[in-house]
Amino acid sequence: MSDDNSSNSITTRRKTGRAQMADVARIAGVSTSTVSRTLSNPTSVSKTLRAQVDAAIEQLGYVPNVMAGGLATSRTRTICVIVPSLSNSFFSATIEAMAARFESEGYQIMLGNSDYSLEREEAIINSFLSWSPAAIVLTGQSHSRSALKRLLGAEVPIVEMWEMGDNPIDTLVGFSHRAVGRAAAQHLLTRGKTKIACIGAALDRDRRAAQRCDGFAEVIRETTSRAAIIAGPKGRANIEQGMNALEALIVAHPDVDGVFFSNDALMLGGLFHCQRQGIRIPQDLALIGFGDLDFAAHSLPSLSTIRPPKAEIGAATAEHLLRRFSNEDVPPETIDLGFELIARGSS
Amino acid sequence: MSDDNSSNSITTRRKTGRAQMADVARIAGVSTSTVSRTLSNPTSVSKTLRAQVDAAIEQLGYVPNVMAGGLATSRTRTICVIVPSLSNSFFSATIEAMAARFESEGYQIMLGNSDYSLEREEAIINSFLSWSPAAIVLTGQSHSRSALKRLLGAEVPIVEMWEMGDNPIDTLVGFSHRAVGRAAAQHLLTRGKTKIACIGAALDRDRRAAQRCDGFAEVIRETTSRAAIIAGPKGRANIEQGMNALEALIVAHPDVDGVFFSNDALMLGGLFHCQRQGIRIPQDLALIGFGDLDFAAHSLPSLSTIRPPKAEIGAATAEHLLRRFSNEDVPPETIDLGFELIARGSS
DNA sequence: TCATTTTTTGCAAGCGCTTGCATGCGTTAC
DNA sequence: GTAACGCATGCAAGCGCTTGCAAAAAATGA
Repeated sequence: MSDDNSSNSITTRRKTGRAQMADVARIAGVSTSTVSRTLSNPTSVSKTLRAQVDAAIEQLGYVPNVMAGGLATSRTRTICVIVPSLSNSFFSATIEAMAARFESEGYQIMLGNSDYSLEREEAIINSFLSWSPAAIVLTGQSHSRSALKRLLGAEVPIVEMWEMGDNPIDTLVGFSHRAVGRAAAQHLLTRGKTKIACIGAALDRDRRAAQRCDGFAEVIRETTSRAAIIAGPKGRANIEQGMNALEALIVAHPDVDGVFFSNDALMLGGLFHCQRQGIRIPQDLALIGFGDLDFAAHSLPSLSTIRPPKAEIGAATAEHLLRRFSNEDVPPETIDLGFELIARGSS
Repeated sequence: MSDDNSSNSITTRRKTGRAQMADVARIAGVSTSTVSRTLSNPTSVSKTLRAQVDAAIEQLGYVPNVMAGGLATSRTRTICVIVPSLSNSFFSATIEAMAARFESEGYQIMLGNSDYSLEREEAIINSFLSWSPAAIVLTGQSHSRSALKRLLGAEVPIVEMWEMGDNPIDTLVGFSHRAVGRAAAQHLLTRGKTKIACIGAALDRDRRAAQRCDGFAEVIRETTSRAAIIAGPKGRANIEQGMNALEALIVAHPDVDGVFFSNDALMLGGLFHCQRQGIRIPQDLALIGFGDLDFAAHSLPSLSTIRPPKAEIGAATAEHLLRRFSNEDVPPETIDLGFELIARGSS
């Protein structure tokens, strides 16, 4: 009855009360290596033993200790994701889609919030690396020098998402924000609007919003050979900013007849401002935004916007990484998911 | 020159290219135990050595391997958080506040998304436990039987947030949704509205929304001794649902003169419906919601609502846990953060 | 000055898994 | 019948850190 299985006796160091692999092994009457193999590569174990092991696992409610496994293999089923903001529904939709796909495959998401700062991003990357993640997912293509160095040194798949530019670190999943801005400008021009402007927010911090405004300005330059009117208030892209920015814009340029907002929240602020001032949409002023947030389809008038592939980015990222995990020689990819201009009542 | 320090020679098992504690120790001319102590409890190491160690760490850019540390101690600086939805801005605000506080103290957040399902929650809890988290943060007070058992078995601080009821597992941070519903009903009554109704969504899945509606119904019962009109469409609490639900409500009860929406998004849908139908707010119909989402303050008319302590919940949770981590005998707490009724133009 | 107490430090044994290598056994080929 | 080969299994050596214990060093007291 008494065996000398030390892992079974109470030692001072034994910390977790949970069942461990050795317990499973004992009950199944096999060695821990067999249990380990049953878990990681079932076909390498004979049917008989596999059944015994599965039964023992079931009986004990055994859950492997991630730390021990991670230490032994230097890799875990953790995906580290860094976004610039969580309260921005763009990224939460992406994360939600990504998490849904990953969780069903047994991967966990570890989340970091860079708050639109490259230094914060670097710090987060550093601490993430010590988790031996299966992959690292970043938002955007700009990173600090030393973050880049660390990233390149770590032999981990890396996905940059929500952008579409040159020289990705590894894999890139997103769309061109410049093209979004161009499309918005062209749309307003097609609608016969000629004095059009662009309103963005925090353009110094939100590189992608800035790219959208750049694209917009490009078209203006090409078609009118004049500089575009770009308003870029400092604060966050929210409704209040949109109201104030539009008000200021109209004061400065009373003849403006079309506005591209770099974000739907700003546009909603613009809509509220127009409602208050009795500005008719789209006759007096056409509006188009970016994001296709929930309200855009239902407001009065409904709001034209450009829909980014929020969830699709998450899904494609997960899909790519899963393929990569299961097959060594999947190469890095650059996936342009495009966007969709949705013309509605406001333009 | 040649030493037999095996951790320095290339072994077949050596997996990570990163500097490890032994490297730091060698450069600082101390043992790994000293390095470990400098990291976890600096005052227990003499000033001289501490300086040497710090210099070596700096020089190598050493970042400890979380797996190894976690395996040795059975605890990590990971906070596992489970929310029912990420795209719901309530929870993202909470998480953002929590993450901000935790990250500055070197804790990471691991995120799970239960999608309002107790089974999903249970599965996530199971896999989280194998990470030896420093704490587990759950949304709400209802959990599956076996999840509860696991939770109680794990000797880990647990916070349930966003609710305020009896028998918390450990610590509870939130507010009473029933009281929210009561406040909303009373507010509408005070405004002279007598035929008031409540619109919620997915009440079968979203227990907290159901509690708000219950509170509302309670007041109706107490004051009119009639049953309350509660509309509870199946789908998610979004704008479209709000539009449709209000439309249906008015068809069924043409004399309704006040509505409490269990969520501001629903209310915005209601507002859009009224705008389309020319229903005057608040004269014909008073509106009040829950959430104080961004648009409520700025729409036309501005929307009355009840502001939940979104960010405060995250901050208080982090604060409580940090106190607990640094001091063994901090007892579980029940923190009621209350809410604020914000009367605006719509009521 | 020497004995005693109090700090600092290092040694080495884990933490719970994975995996290269060796072993044992059933097959197939000769 | 024996040799050669596969395949399934077990053994045991790590993975990189923490920490109890003991030794060494420093501080204190007599």
